[in-house]
Amino acid sequence: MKVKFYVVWLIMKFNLKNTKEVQDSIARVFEICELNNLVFTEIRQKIFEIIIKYKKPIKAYEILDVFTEETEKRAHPPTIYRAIDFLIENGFIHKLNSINSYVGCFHPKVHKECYFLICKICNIYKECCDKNLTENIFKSANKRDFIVSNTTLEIEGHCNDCIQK
Amino acid sequence: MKVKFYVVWLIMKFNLKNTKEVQDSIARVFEICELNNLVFTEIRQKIFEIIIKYKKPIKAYEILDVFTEETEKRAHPPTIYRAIDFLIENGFIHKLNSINSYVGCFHPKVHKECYFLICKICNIYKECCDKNLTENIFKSANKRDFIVSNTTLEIEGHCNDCIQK
DNA sequence: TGTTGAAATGTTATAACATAACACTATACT
DNA sequence: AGTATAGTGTTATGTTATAACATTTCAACA
Repeated sequence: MKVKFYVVWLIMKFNLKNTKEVQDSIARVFEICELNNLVFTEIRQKIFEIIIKYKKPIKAYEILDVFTEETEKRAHPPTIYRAIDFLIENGFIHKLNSINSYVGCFHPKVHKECYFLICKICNIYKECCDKNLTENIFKSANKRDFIVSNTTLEIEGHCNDCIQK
Repeated sequence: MKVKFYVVWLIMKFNLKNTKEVQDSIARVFEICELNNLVFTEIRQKIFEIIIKYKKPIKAYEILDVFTEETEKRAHPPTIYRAIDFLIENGFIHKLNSINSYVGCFHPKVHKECYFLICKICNIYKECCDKNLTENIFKSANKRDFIVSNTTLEIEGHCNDCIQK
């Protein structure tokens, strides 16, 4: 049962967790795809699951590793990047440009913009919506005669848990 | 005079401009280095100039091309990246993570945080400070028990000039 | 004035991140 | 069944960035 051991190791290594929150997210994505006639293929599901179960921002080649091991198929980068494109396009995941990593979205299609708190110590991130702040950003840009199409707001620092320690 | 022609072509290609604003920026950086005992070597000067004269976000390997041509020395990536590190560390340039490009800072050391408007059509960027907005970001993060160390706010969209057209 | 130590630079190689291009397959719609 | 489209497999390569170690520069000091 070498394979099973390896999968257990991967789950530990990559800290995959199948919480209620995760299950809900997956269910919600299924629904949204249903409603919008989006094809949520096995590959896309698998990759979404890997991203959402991992509690930290995950890198494309880490996804590739997990995917290859868990499905026992040799996957290549384009497979991962194509799925990532699909997931970003439809708002199911986000890319954190400042660290070349991807994170699952816990409220897809609910919000237009969100921002991210990334802890430099534990690497855990938080996805946040602040309507007020979003409005502020838009106003500030509009004041400068600029029409916003999309924004990236990533905040690095230290989370409460890490400060306590 | 093949070399000269090539330099002219590069200047056109890379849209280098030596405006008063640019000269002032360079002078200011000299001053700041003087005051802070920073070694503003020839390489660092040259690379800062290339970035600041270029009116758009410039990529590391574009800097490398210009540098190699203008100085007629074979430069390698680490030369560029080391200078970039120095310049970012001291607030003379910024990196736009969303497009892997670098931009000169027109008011180094004056501000703590700034944000960027990037036009998707003409690629020109604007560096903006909005004290109110910055405070808002800090407040929003603090409300979530998060201590901010640095922020990235990049706004893509369309600038006024491009909308008019 | 020679020594030495730290910072800067040169050079080679390679790591890390991402996409182009083309062949093949599955599906869904006439 | 035919065919068009979206999705996937595969190879190769493009793009962005850094590791590691050798060499040079230059200021501080004995």
